[in-house]
Amino acid sequence: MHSSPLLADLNAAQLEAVAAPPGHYLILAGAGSGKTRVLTHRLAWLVAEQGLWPHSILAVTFTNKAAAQMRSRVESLLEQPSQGLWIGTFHGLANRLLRLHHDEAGLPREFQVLDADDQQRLVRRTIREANLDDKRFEPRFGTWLINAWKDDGLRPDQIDAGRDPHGQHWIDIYRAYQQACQRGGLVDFGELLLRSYELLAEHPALLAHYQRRFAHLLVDEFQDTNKIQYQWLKRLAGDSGQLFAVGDDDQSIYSWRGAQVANMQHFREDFAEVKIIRLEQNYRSTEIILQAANHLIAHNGDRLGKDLWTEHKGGEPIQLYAAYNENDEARYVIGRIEQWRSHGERLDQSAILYRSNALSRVLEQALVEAKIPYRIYGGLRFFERAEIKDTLAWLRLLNNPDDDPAFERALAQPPRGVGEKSLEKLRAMARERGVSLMRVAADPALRANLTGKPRSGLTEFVAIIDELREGVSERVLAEQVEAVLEHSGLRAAVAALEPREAEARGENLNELIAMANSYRVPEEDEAMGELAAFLTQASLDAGDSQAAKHADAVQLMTLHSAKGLEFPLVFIVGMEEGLFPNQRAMEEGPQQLEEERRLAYVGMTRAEKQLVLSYAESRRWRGGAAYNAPSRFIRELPGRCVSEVRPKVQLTRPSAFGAASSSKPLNTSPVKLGGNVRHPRFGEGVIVQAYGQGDHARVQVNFDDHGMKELVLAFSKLEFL
DNA sequence: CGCAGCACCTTTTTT
DNA sequence: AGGTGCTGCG
Repeated sequence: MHSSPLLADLNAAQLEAVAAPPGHYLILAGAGSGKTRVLTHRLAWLVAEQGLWPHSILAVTFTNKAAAQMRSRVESLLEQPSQGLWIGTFHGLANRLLRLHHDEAGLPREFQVLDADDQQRLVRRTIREANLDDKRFEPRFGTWLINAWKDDGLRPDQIDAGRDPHGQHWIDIYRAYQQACQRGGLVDFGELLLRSYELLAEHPALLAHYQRRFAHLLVDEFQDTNKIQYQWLKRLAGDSGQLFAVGDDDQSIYSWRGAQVANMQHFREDFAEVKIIRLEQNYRSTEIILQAANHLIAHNGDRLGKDLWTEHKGGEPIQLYAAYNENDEARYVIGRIEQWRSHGERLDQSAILYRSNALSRVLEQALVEAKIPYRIYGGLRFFERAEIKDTLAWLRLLNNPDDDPAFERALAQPPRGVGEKSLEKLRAMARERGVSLMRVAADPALRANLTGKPRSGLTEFVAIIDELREGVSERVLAEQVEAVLEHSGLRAAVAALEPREAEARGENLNELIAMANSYRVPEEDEAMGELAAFLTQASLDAGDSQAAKHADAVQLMTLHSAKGLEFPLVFIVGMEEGLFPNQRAMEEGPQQLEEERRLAYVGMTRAEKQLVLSYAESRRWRGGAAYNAPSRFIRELPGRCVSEVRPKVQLTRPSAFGAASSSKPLNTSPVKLGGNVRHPRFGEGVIVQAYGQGDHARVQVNFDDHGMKELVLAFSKLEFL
C-alpha cells in the first residue's frame, strides 16, 4: 500500500505512527522500540510524502545532542538540508523566539543566558542585599524555589505566600532577583521558557503568526516535560497545530526537576481525539534482559501499561556479583571487561552505570591500573570549569558592560586587591544611582571613594577592559579570547599553578581558543554579533561534544545520563539499599521509590546482550564504612533470569534472593573474604578473593605493606586473625 | 585584603 | 573522601 522508502522496514505500530493521518498522537514508545526512528521518519514523511514545508514543522527535544541527531537523521532521510525546519531543545527554541522578538519580550538584543552557578550567586547576593540571613534563607533553596515557580509559570505577583512567614520574604527575593536580572540583561534557564511563553501569550499577532506557521509539532521524551513546557507547546499548537508526542512513562526519571508524567494524561484531556499508539516491540535487548526489566517495572503502580517483547529469544542470563567490597567489585568488572576485549569486542561497546557520581572513583582507579581506556560522562562540564568561566566572565563584560555577575567574577579573577569591602561600596553606589557596577567603576569621580590598593586595582581593571574593548573590532573571536587571556592576567595565573594543574587548566584554555576558532555564527543569530552569539552558545551548550573523543574506551556514566543510549555489555554497580534506591528516596516514600525503580528499568534496558549487576557487602562511603543490604531491585528480578557469580570457595554469604535470613550451612573454612590474615613474610593483610577448593585453593590477599599477593592456601603459612 | 586552615554536607542533570 | 564556604590571622 505504501511505496515510500521511508516506510520500509517499519513494523506495524511504527508504520501506523509514521504515516498517521492528521490529528494528535501520543506514541507510547518503550525502551528500544525505535522511538527516534519513528520521530525522524514521521518528520521526513511529512515533508517528502505530504509535501509539507520543513518551515511548518517544529521538533523539540531535551538535549542538544538529541536535537543534532534528529536533524542529521532527517537530512539524510530527505537527502537535503532541512532549511527552515525548527529543531532544537525547549531552551534553544525559546532562546530563538526571544532573540527574534527581543523588543516585544522586553529584553536587550544581546541578553545573556545565566547558568545555574551564576544564578545561585545572584540569588545569594539578592538575599544579602535584602538584609536577610543566608543561613535561614539558603541560596540553594531559593534558587530551587525560583526555578520551581518559573517552571510552574508563576510570577511573584501570582504567588500566594501562604501561612509560612518566610513565604513573603521568598517572594520578595524572587522579585528582587528578577529585577537584578532585568537590569543586567540576564536570563536564567527557567526564564527562557517562561518569558517566551509570556511573549506568545501577550502578543496575539505574534502567536497567530507562529500558530499559522507550525502546522506540526513533534516532541521527544514527552514524559520529561514540565508544566511550562507543556503550556508552551499547547499555546503554540493552538487550535490548528497537530501534536505528535513520543514518550514512555516508565522512563520518567526527572520528576525531581519538575518533569510531570501527568502531562501525558493532560495531553489526552486537553486535545481533541488524541490517538494512542504503543510501540512495544523491542529491538535492543535479549528476551532474558527484557523479561527481567518487565518484571521489575511491574512492581510499580500507576503505569499507563505496556509490555515489551522481542524476537531475540533467550540470551545470556543476567549476572549478579556479590563483591566483598568496592575494590573487589571494581576488580570483577574489570576482569569481565578484559574478557570481553579478549573475545575481540570493542571497549566502547561496554558501559559501567552507577546511581551517583561518587561511585565512579574506584572504578576509574582500577581502570587506570589495568590500563584500560575509559571515558567518563558527567562531572563538571567544560563550560563550568573555573578557568573557563573566568575567561567567559571577561568576555561577557566586553560584550555587555552592565553584566554585574560577570563584572564581579572578572574583577576577582585574577585577584587585584579589590575585595569584598570595596565591592560592597561599589554595589552601594550602583544601587543608589540605579546603574551597573561597571558604570560606577568607570567613573573616576566615584572611584575616588576608594583608597589605596582597592582604588589602584580597580583603576587598573577598568583600564584593561577599556584597552580590550578598543581592540575588539579588529580582532576575530579567537583573537579576542587570546587578548583577554593575555591582558587580564588569567593565562599567567593559570600558568603559576602547580605544574599538574597548570597543564590541565592551560589545555582547557587552549581548547576554548580552539572552539572560538572553529565557531561559526548560526544563521539565526547573525544579528547578534560573533561574541554575543558565542557566549550564548556557551551557556546553552554543555560543551561536551568537543570532548567526544573517538577512542575505543569503556563508557562510565550515571544511570540518568545513560538514558537514550545502548550497549551490548552493561554493568550496573552499587546495587545496594541506600545507594540504589538511594537513602533519600527510601525516606521520602513510595513515589520516589518508584522513580528509583524506573531508573533501574532504564539502566537494565540499556543492555543489548549481557547485563551484569553487582553490589558490595561493605563499602567505603563518605569516609566511613557502609554495610548495605543488596538492593531490593535485585530481589524484584525473576530468579530464572539471574545467575549468581560467586567465588568457587565455600563462603558465608547470604544469597541476595529470597529471605535473607534463611538458614545457611555454617561455614567451617577459615577463609572469609574480608578476613584479616598474617603472613610470616608479608605481614598483615585482607583476603579479597578466593579460588578453588581443597589443596588447590588459593587466596588473593591485599597486604598492608606488600600489596596484592596470590597464595596457595595449602603452602602459605597464613594465620587467620 | 588575601590566604590558610577548619567545619560542613553530601543524588540524579539539562538547559 | 572531597569539595565548598566561612573564620581568623598576617
